[in-house]
Amino acid sequence: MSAATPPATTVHERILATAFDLFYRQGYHATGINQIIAESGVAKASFYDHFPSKHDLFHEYVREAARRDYAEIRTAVDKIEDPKERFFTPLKFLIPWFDASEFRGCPFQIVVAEAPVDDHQVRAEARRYYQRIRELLVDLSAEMLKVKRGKCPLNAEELGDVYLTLMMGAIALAAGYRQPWPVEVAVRNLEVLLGEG
Amino acid sequence: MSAATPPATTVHERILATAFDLFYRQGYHATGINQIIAESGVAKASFYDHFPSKHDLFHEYVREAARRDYAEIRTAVDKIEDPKERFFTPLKFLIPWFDASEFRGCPFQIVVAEAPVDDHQVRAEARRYYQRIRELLVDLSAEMLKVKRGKCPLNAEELGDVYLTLMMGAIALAAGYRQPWPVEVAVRNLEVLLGEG
DNA sequence: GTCTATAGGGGGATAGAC
DNA sequence: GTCTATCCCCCTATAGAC
Repeated sequence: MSAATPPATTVHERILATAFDLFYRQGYHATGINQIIAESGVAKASFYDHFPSKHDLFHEYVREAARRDYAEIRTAVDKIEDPKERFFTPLKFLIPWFDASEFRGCPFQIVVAEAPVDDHQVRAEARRYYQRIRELLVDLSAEMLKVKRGKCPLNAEELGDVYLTLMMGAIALAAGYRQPWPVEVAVRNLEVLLGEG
Repeated sequence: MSAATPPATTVHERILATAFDLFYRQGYHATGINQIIAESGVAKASFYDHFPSKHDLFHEYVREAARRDYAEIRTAVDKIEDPKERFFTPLKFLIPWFDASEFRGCPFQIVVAEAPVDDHQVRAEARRYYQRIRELLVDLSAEMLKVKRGKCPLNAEELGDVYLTLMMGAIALAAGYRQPWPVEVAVRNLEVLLGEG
């Protein structure tokens, strides 16, 4: 009977959801464990029952952020069929995201900026994150190059790398300027590379 | 006589130099005022004699970082005469910088990542920083387009914007991967845009 | 599971003696 | 200018009562 009426969200999930929001918006150091506890509506003892320390929660946040971010982009791409539209979806995706997050920027740029140099676990997770995005962009590039073959001097890997670099630059600049125009710059660059200039 | 033998560095300068190093390497929150005081070799009272608060010191760091960073790139560019070499100097400049800083990344990406959303002063300084770099890159782009006129579908402003986006993306990725290859990706992209692909 | 209390440490900042 | 002592607050984390 103990699990007869499971709550909509478990304690673990509620804490993680709150941490997800606060760590992203305020950063690791500026977010206290007390705030997480208060906003997730759990007791302090319950928190330490589920997470050995703040740092462990942070690592779980990092993994969750990587998973969720990738899934959102992937889902947005999978909804589209036209190769050209698919190709530009990850960049177009950034605009509403900026609006919703007040131009906070890429979670992993923030994590890398805050993480001490010796936190190899977090840095490894950041690399994995970038690597997954890169693979997606390389796949989309391969699709795109099939359609307009011969018109681009780059192969799929090279175009994917360029795409990743432009995308991360656009996010960093948009966060700095609090303006979305760097995304248009990236789009324009890719269009020129694809012979649509 | 009081200024007959001025010390090599004033108290103010020593504090700022230490803060410059620590705020960049460790970030704002992870750097305590006690560490700055200890490493700069001044007394706590002297510190608060020169800076009203940690936050004021941080703002001075931000201004100094913007000034110094720009000056270094500018100096490197001014040493070169050949337009093509000049054009790529800001990117080439990144490689030794990564080696010297253990891939710490762009100071203003770090500042923006850590600054609370309501610190308008810091955000404004970040925008000014990016803007100055952008102007330099637009100038270099104009020079470059004069040399190889007609071969690039972008004008100087557009090429400068692309350059800035690629540069910031390369820095963000290099910091994440702790590898310099994103710089080569940016170089390759620019070469293709300039018709050298 | 909840709540409160508190330990133990570090942070920023101030005051006083020299 | 230096040094040390100290205040006050918030942090992470633990313990105990319910």
